[in-house]
Amino acid sequence: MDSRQHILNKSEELKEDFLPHLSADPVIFGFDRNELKVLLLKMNYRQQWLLPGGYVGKDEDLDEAVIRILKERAGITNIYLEEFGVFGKKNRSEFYFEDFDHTLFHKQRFVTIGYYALCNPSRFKLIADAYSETCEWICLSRLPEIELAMDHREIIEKALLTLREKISHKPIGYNLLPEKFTLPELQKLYEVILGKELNRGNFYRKIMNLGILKKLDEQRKGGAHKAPDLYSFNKRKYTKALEGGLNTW
Amino acid sequence: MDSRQHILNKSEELKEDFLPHLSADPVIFGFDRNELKVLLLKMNYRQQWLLPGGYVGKDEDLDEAVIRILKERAGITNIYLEEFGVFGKKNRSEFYFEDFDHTLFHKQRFVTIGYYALCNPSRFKLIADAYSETCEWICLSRLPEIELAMDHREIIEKALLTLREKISHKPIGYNLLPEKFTLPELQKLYEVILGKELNRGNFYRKIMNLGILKKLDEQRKGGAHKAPDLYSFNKRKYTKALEGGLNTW
DNA sequence: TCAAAAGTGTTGTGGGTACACCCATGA
DNA sequence: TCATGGGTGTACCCACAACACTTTTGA
Repeated sequence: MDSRQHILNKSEELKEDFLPHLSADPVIFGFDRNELKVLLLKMNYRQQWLLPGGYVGKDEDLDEAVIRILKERAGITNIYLEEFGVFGKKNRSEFYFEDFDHTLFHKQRFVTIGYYALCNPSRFKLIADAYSETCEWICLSRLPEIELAMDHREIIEKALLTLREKISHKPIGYNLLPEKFTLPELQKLYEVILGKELNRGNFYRKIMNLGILKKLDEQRKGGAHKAPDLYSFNKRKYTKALEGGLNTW
Repeated sequence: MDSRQHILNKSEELKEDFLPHLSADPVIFGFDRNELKVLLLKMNYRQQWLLPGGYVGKDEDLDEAVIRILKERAGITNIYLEEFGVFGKKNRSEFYFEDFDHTLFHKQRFVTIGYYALCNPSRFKLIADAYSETCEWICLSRLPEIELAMDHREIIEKALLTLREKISHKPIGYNLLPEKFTLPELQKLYEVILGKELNRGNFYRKIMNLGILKKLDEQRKGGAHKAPDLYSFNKRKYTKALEGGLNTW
């Protein structure tokens, strides 16, 4: 079955079960090998990249919908999502399905709700859904060369801005890093999100003063040079720090 | 024509022109006589208070819709609105129109987009629409005693939180105060939004250092005691300060 | 003459930045 | 032995909080 036919078949089914005109688009950030990445799908139809978005069930809370969508379209589960913006221009998606007629569910006008989340890519084996040829972590640095559908580039940019705002006021890293990590890794994460370098000594002191790290009795062996110490987050204190203050990095 | 009949008559018309399942609710804050107020309507039907919300036209940007809604329902124009949250629980409005049948437009499930704005109440003569008995500025302090429809209390609370966040990082007052105002008035505004008292001397210095005020060659005559100096905002510098930094009040 | 408004001084604190030094250690 | 990582010291700056004092002036 070709991709066009698959979309057509789905259309009637979607009309049954989902609210018209309303969609949700999750922007999932991952951090791996010192790079910040976004989770994107490549649709069979049109061969463009897009966010793993979807529709809202007629009998489903909006927040539930995003969680379900992410599971169906990418195999990602158990992740904390936060709404960051609404995209409601009347023509934001009008050209995408232009070679279908207007009875197609997908072709309606959609107002979409943007959600963002952070996660550690290695936690998941990505599974693309039937619409998509592939589902991948794309480096932010590669985004400019990629063809993105509709206004999804704009959505990602706004999500990134929100992430920067957030990191300036609350600690980040719990969801983005593996269970055990080194201080240089954590610092790199902050640098990548903020887009600037930080002073090592000051970073060390600040993160230590937050008291959210637990030093482990192990080192990361194998690299050249001295083996760096491994840390993990102290969940309780981390959560407390989230409620509290604002920093300026 | 009674209020019930008016709603029934409107219903078919609404189905023609507006997107189903999607609404917008503006939370408009005003500041007057040292109190922070919210703009609310009292619906004829049910005699409960609610936000001056409305629906999104099939051929209208979401942002345009809120502006139109506010004009139609309260007579408020020329105001800067910002999205602050989405309310999408499946049962958030299910009981409100319970004595109508399910074909009523208003009775569908709605996901609503919250917008907030600041304005100076004296700028407008409020005009309630045909649904509403009255349209008024309600003091925040009076909210607890008032019966609010659906989840509108929750929406207002989230808007207020957003306003507090905002004032902590950017100057506020341009839209909330009259053209000319005194320093004590401005300070009171900050205190009311933040819910705590500020030191006068420090406030004076901080606001002066921001350089966003223009001292006028007049005083506010008439009160008891010394006549306070009048100020107005320096629009250019105010705008610049909005782009820039974060404070902590 | 009193109370509010305006303006200024002072002092301590805490955080952030910048830089510089120490030691440890794996290949 | 050298590059990296871990850890600490210090000096400067700035913003802010707290408090206090002065002067002006309208009713």
